[in-house]
Amino acid sequence: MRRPLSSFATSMPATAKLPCTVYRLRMAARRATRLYDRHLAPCGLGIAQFGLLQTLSMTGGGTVTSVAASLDMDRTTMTRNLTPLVRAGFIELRAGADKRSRDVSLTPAGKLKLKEALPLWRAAQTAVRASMGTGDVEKLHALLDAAVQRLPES
Amino acid sequence: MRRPLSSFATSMPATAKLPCTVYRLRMAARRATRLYDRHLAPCGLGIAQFGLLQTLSMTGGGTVTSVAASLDMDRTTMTRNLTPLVRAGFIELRAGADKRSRDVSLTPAGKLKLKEALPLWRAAQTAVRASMGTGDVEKLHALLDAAVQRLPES
DNA sequence: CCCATTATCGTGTAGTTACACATATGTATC
DNA sequence: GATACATATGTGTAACTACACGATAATGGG
Repeated sequence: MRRPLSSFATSMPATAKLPCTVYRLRMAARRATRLYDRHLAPCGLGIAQFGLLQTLSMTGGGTVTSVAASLDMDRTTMTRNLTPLVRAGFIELRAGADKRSRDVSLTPAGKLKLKEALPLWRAAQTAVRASMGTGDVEKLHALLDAAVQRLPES
Repeated sequence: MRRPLSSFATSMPATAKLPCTVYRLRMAARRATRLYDRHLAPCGLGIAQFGLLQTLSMTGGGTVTSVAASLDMDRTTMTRNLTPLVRAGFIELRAGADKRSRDVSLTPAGKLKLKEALPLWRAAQTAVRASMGTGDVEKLHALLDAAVQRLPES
């Protein structure tokens, strides 16, 4: 870059001024999402889709509401996120014992796609550790876990 | 909550198992966004909109690309985020000296709305500090700043 | 058993995010 | 000055996010 896009971008980053937590969380999430998405691009999944498949693989699935709760996500967001994965044949929705609920589970195609995506995800993980250092990554994880556990829902 | 939504949600949180940075960043960003959004609801702004108005207020504005860069956001995302704020009359787009570019700036109505939103935003800030503790909040900020600075763009 | 309450879910609406592509303007080379 | 390259922007598409609302099924008190 020969010429900076704007003077303050190099001389006075806005991040240094604002004490806003959500501002930083959202910016870092955008940056990390792009990084992981680009690593995952060859398998056709986004990081949100990969994370959902991985969650289902580890937990064995559950109802729409319970899976949403485990990801601290609105129930209706989960419904929308399931759509493209169901359409692609990676996730199956079956009526639960309770007729109100629907059980979410991985299909064989979904397990296969997850296996295909895992090396790409690991490469992204490695890139994160290489750029930030293992110690800082672990400190960051601990603080983010604390944030999710302690921040009130409203 | 009389009965947990799922057994693992209380006995074995998924967050404890996965070493995935983006998973935690996105989950914490969702949680914090809901918190700030609900605090800001009375003024009709979302936290992303508030953050954009605040950025423009501090920097005085700039071109679409330069503002997007300062928020580490895709340029086309900035275009989309401007739309509802321009429609509401809080932000103005004028042709720049360079006929290709468009200058983004706050309108008087935008400055007024920002002044109205500030106390609501401060209340959210206070809630974050009260639940996490000032020390952890500052450590988290430092690590998030480091992440944005050090994580490669791809 | 019936009715009120609670729980589970989907859809309408709207904003946030980014990639692929196209368009228009500015710059530099010949 | 014309042509090639670089820069600034918008739009189509698609996914992610969540609130308000409404439908359907289970539960509990009378």
